[in-house]
Amino acid sequence: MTRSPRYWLVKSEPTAFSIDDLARAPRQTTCWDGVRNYQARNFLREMAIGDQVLFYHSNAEPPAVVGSAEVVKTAYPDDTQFDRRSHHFDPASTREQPRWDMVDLKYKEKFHTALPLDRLRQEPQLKEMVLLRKGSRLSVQPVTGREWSVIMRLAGSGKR
DNA sequence: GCCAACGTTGGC
DNA sequence: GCCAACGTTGGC
Repeated sequence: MTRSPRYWLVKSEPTAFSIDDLARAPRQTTCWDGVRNYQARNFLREMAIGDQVLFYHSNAEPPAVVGSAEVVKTAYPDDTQFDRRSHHFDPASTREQPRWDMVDLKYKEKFHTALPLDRLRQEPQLKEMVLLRKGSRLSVQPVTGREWSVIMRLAGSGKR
């Protein structure tokens, strides 16, 4: 028995990895590495194959939800934590007891029109969104089914 | 277990 | 570049 998909949002700085990078990646798939926050990691661990993911550009002009992706592999150890040369190296992590996980995400779509933060803030139905909460910095966060539908409608997803 | 100091995130 | 908000570290 498979459960119905859940919804999530991940943040990325487009100068580091953008929605276009994902679209151009081999098999349009990437491992989502580098998450180094426990709450965000725990959400990664909750993800199941088929879950739907909003792709958000942070530190961008403007910051915006720009498209969507899908979970194609559930949590497994993030190998950058073992790599001394990586910015994401964690000396406290061991192969036996890895601290940090990643998932694989596959490109679904780039929105015809990106949805900037200030546009999202105008939607009464989105006012509880984790993304829009004051001081919210979580780079992996849950999205409700209702929030997902509102955003898909605003994005004109599936239409031309 | 408290909390000051420090580091990071990310909008502006 | 600024800085508010938040998370982590480490002395006590």
